Amino acid sequence: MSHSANDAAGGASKSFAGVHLLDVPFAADRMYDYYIPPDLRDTAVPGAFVVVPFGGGNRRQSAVVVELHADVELKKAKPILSVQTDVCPLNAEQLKICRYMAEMTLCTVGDALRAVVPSGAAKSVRIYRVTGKELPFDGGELPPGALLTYEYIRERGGVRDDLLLSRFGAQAEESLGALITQGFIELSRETTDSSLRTEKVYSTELTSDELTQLRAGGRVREMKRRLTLPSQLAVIDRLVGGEVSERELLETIPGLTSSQLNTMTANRILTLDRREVFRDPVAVTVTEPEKLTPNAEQTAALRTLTELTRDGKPHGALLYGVTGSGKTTVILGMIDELTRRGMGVIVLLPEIALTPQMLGVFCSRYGERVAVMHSGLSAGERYDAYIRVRRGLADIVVGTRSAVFAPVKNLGMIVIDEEQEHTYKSDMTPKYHARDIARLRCAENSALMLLSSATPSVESFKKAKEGVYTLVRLRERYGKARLPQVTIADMRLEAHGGNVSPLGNELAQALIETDKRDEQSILFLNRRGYNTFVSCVDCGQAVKCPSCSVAMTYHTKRGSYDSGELVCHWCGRRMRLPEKCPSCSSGHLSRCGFGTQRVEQELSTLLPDAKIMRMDADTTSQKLAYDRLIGEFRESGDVLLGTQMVTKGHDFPRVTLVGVLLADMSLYLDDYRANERTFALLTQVIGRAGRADRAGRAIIQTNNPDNDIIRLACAQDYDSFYEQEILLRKLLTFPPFCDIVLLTVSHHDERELMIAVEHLASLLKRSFGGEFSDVPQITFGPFEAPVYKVDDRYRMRFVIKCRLNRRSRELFATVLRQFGQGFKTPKKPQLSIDLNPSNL
DNA sequence: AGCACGCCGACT
DNA sequence: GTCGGCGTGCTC
Repeated sequence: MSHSANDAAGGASKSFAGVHLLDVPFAADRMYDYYIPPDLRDTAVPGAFVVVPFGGGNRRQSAVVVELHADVELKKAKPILSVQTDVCPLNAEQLKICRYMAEMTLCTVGDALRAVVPSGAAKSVRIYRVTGKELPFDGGELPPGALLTYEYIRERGGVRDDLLLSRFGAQAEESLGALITQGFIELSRETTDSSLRTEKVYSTELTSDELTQLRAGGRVREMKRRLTLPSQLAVIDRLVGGEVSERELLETIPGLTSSQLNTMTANRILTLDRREVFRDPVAVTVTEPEKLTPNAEQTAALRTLTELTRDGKPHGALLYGVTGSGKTTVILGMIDELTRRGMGVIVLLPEIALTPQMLGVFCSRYGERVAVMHSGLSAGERYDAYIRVRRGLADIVVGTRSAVFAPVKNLGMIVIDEEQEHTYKSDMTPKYHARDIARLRCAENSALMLLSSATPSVESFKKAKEGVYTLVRLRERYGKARLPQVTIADMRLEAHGGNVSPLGNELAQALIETDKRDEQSILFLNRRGYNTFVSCVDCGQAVKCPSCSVAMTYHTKRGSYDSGELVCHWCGRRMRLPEKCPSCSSGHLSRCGFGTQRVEQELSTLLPDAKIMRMDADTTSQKLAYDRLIGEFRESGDVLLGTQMVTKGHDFPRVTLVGVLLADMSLYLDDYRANERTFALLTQVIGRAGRADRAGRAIIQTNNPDNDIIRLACAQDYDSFYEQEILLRKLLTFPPFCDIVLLTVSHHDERELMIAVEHLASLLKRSFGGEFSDVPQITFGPFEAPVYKVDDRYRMRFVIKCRLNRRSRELFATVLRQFGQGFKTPKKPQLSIDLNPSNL
């Protein structure tokens, strides 16, 4: 066995490939070694997509080559069948990201791959092929119609499942089933490249001299007749300067029809080609980019950050500055600097901040060099953006979480704006955190990871304080922008005064006055209100779990609203609804939570002539609706009532009042990050009021006016908040002092679920007590998920506090594999493991 | 996930 | 004696 270019080149002959299959369950996702036939040695390189025989039946499976080996212990290596040369192979970095992600998030390499490359680039499809076994003339024991289906497949060699279904309808199912079981047809999964959209482009070899001849009524080349139509002459005039698309020709030249172009092409005056066309989702008018005029502080920040990009080593930095201190100016300055040096940049924004205005900032400044990537794109648009980046046509990527995978050439920096946002953690498989991917990529490329926030996550700020990240502070607010005057309204007084409206007197009064002055108001309501907690009307405290310091959740029992109990979603502790407040012994405990409709109704009574607009998750499902709402509010709205999304991104010059309906709500989330979230949310929403010259006002309604978090947020004092919070985290052992692992088992049958939970519990016990007894951990559970039944599936969970490292991940990987093997019933329970979940 | 292998009961 | 149920375990 010695042959091919490899040998000739003198290097060791690598005739085996380690591959990962694209469609295997977690338990079977290992590296498998295959023999590379000599004729595939040039193409079966790491990153290439191949088709391999797998399993006893040698099913054709798609796989990606991850390594080459000179020798393999097993002599039984099967050969690679083919290399999918039409699929764009992964580059070394993408491959590394896939393997890293598979290890770090406990997913298969195939799952990781589907996150890293857009589905258009490598899509898995089912393909039916003939096996070679001869079909008897009489058709054998096959259902009617199966012969037709067979012939259809045989003629084409292989047919995709969707095609067969559309061609033969439901009947295909039966036919295929019989054909497969009798061995005439086989099913395989393969990856295909989505066809690129192309457009017609015309060019001409005629010179301007020849054009002059034509204009004069002459003939050139092998033309049979003269060109008489002015539009045809105009076409040649355009094409002398280079190729132009058909669409553009038809649009710009009056009187031109496609048949004219056809004739000219037939006469060999024009040549027709196809060129890939890139669909650009955001049609942004490129205007003159605003000139950056950084102030002294921003200039210093730019200098510090630029230093970090000059030593050829990876760095992390935290750009920390209050709202309005010009973080964007610094970010743009860094992009200018790095792109000038020929480097590429990725800017990640939370979904909510990815508005046309924000995109406009980038597109108007950098034009064609920007690629936008977010979940709202169609598969085609996503793929186009990907290809533009991959080919180096775009070197600035702006997008949400998944944009962190953009294959930017010569990567110099990844920016994560609003770094603390939980949307950077994916909650679907693969459950990765964009920050982790960014860290890996920056390490690989010696690039700068720039986190930016007015209210950094506790984890990141800790790292910055410890010197892991370079801390860059912006303290000044630019212009005359000042903090609004903040009032904390004590809702307990309202309650005692008999006011049951979610709008307190002070806020109601302010709303009326603001409306009179023809200024605008924003009301913020945290939608997480449906998590019913129990709080004391007198002291404002919510009932918390004694061992977790997290609000306990009120669970109703079998439909009866009153006979419920309190449950801690962290340690599983249950208790009866106390009769007296645990902290002040008052007897006035009440369950909290009111809906948005209720508030809207109250508002319309309060301000009958005002234009009240509601904005929540439903309204933003379509991007356009969101923009329309924003635009409409800016133009003619009076009150904007909404969730998170009203807190970000937009400057409304006429907004002078911001109201927070119940600041406590997010404070008593059953999540250890409740404080952090509340602080960030309040800080942001307060920053919305009066950013222009006008004096702003913010009214924070709460049952808990003495609460530290609320007070610190009103004072915009992050540093004090951090000092307080980090102590609490340490005391109670929460991140960043440990990692959290969430295991969720689900089943549509409640009884089966309990069996599965038992099984998982014993697996965990066996692992922690035996093979993995060296892994320190505390396991809580099993207990019901906060929303026990979702989509007709019941869910139970375990929460484990531990330290994530290679060893502990190995433990969870083992548990995941073994759990899957423990069940062979068709309706298996599902186990999902989320390492450091973004929320509970 | 598929798929073969293999060990038991029901049938010719 | 043989067919076929599905429990068990492997897949380069």
